[in-house]
Amino acid sequence: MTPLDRSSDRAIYRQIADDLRADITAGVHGPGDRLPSESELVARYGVNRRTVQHAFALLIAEGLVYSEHGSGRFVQGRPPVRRLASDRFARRHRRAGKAAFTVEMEQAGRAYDPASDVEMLDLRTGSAPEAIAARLGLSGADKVLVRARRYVVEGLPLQIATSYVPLDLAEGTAIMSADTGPGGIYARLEESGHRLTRITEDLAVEVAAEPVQRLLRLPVGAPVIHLIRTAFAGERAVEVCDTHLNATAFELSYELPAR
Amino acid sequence: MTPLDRSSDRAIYRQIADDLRADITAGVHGPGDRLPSESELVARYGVNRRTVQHAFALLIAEGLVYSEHGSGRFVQGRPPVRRLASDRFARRHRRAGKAAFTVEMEQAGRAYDPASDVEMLDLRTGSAPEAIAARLGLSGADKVLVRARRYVVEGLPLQIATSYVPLDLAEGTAIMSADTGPGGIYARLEESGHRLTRITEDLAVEVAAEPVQRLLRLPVGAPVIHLIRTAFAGERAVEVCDTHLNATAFELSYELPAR
DNA sequence: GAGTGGTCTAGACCACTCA
DNA sequence: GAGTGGTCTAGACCACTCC
Repeated sequence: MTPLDRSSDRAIYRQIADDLRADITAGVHGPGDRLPSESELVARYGVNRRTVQHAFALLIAEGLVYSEHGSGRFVQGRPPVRRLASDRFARRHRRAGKAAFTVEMEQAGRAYDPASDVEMLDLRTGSAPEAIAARLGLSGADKVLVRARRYVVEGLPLQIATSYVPLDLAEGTAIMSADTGPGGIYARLEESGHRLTRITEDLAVEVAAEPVQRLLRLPVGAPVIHLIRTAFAGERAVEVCDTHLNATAFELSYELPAR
Repeated sequence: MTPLDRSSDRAIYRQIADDLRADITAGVHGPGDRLPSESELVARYGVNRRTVQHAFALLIAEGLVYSEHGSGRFVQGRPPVRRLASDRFARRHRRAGKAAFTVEMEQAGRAYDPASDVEMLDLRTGSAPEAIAARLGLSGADKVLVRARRYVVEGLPLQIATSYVPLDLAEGTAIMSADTGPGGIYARLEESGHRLTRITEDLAVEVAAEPVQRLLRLPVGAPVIHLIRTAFAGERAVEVCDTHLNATAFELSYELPAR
């Protein structure tokens, strides 16, 4: 512990935050460890409780600490990184009966079972939001199948994914069912003769807003990756998937043309 | 304005934040607008000043508001989105004498001049950090050229990019100079016979830490995109670029193989 | 029940901005 | 100099957790 410098330009609460941050990054307090309580720090530094709270507020905003009412404050461990590789939509995976996310989790050595770890949030026919309809080359009035799911891996909600499939492509296939079968939506589309030729992903980082923040169990201000994937069969967009990912839980890899 | 519900489970400061947030999203207060002062809100809601501050702290953490000491609190306008397209490293751009970032900014219609908007932060020969050296297939002892630059577009710092080039590839070329010439590093590498075959990008989202937070002029807790690009000529990695982007200022597009 | 964090009030002094 | 936000203290009541 560094003694406070009351004559410093740096605010007391920042000095306390600096002290705690240093201890965290130095490993004095590891991920999941309980940090000193407010009253302990009040005694240690000889400051008001609100000043200690202010220091913690800073560390929480930085994503280093989280708070549990009645229990204490703890070092935020980064969720283990899930790598999304650029070949995750390779046909061989679909042929092997595996959906892209399943492939990723297996490669990462995660305990993941699509049957129990994917919750259906919404499954209906309806219209698509304008931005999605535009990507599908549809008007807002055209009907699509809407499938919203939440993926929870090892107790951690990782992503909310909403797929939109033009109704004429989904009807009469397992895409309409809760369980789309081996290889997922893309496998079913290819079985129906819509061979995928191209997949694009547009991604942006946002600060989580309700209800995504709640569904991913994120703290206020936490970033999410908003990823919109469009799958093409020839010139036709056959599916759009609108996904929100727990940003700090993923690493994404892509390959770019150099030619 | 919604009157406060003192008997509600929802904290007073949250109710005030909800009220302000609703006004912001409804456009009552547009980007850059000054929000009501603390004393005004104290009078309006009949609460303590600290409670108003608590409400603002929430909106600031959410990235909706920023504060200027002595002046007021203002609606945070999202920086205009810069789209990074998947073909930005196409050879035709280099042939046309344009670096990838230049291409992007032109396509976005931004006023951007590489001669004045790129600041050199570091230019030296030395060793690369371990993670970078590994990507280059080098040992930590091997010498590389290090080029760190900050890109400021229309007054907004957008990215900090540090390139690492094995010294044997950089020596004797303009890559060693502050100005790498038309088409940038990649154009010079190709002129030396190192025809680029493949470019990979690995990206992760992080909460900005010093000094990146300062260099990008970001508020506490703001997300950055940490992007590591590796350029290959045949099997050899000829450059690694380690970049931090202002996360909310960019939208990235990629194309994925479906086959 | 003891300890923890969550919220709210009252009041104070300060630093900064803008006219 | 008036108004703004930044910081700090003192004290209070409450809700939650864990034993």
